[in-house]
Amino acid sequence: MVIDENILISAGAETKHYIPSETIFFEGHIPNYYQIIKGEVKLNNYNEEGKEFIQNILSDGESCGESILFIEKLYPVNAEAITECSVLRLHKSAFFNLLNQSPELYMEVNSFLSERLYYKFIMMQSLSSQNPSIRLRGLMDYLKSSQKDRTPYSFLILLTRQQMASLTGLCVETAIRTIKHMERDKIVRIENRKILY
DNA sequence: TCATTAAAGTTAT
DNA sequence: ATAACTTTAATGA
Repeated sequence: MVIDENILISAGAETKHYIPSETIFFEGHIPNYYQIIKGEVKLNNYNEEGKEFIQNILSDGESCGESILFIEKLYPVNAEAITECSVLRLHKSAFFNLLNQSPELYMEVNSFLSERLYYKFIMMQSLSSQNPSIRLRGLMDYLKSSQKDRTPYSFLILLTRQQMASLTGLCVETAIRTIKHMERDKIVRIENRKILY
């Protein structure tokens, strides 16, 4: 968890509920601090043709939309609920009041920002490759890096193929074909549609 | 080779 | 039942 929920609430945060596919904030809007109590949220963009690119998927205890609070810019992404969600929202000014009172909280937020930045660096490397297998492996390597067990097939990918495609800028069909190919190459194992890496 | 389109099978709600 | 996801195949850039 980035910041203790009770601290956020006493600082004036409101709890908001969202249903799947409901938007939490839009690209171009003024940022606030959001922290997910429960549920999954994706940060995304839609290109000119309407194809979705998912920037990130966040869940319980993680913050969304904090990335640009420290500069005077508008959101470069949308935040959309994937599952049913409870989210705490704290206005930017209240958020900074809170941080000014506590160096510990400042560090928590910095640490979370670093983690997000790390994800971006890792993903950027693999996404710069034309090869879909390298892109998907970059994603899976990052996901698995949060787990201790490094043995093959020990990590269950909890993303749909659709989501994996949207996170790597591929079309679903290519993602599916590539994952099938990775199965033949013993890079992943597939058990009743679940991907083990 | 990958994206796109279409069509059909499968799973979840 | 209906929508969302998965899969295969054909076609074109």
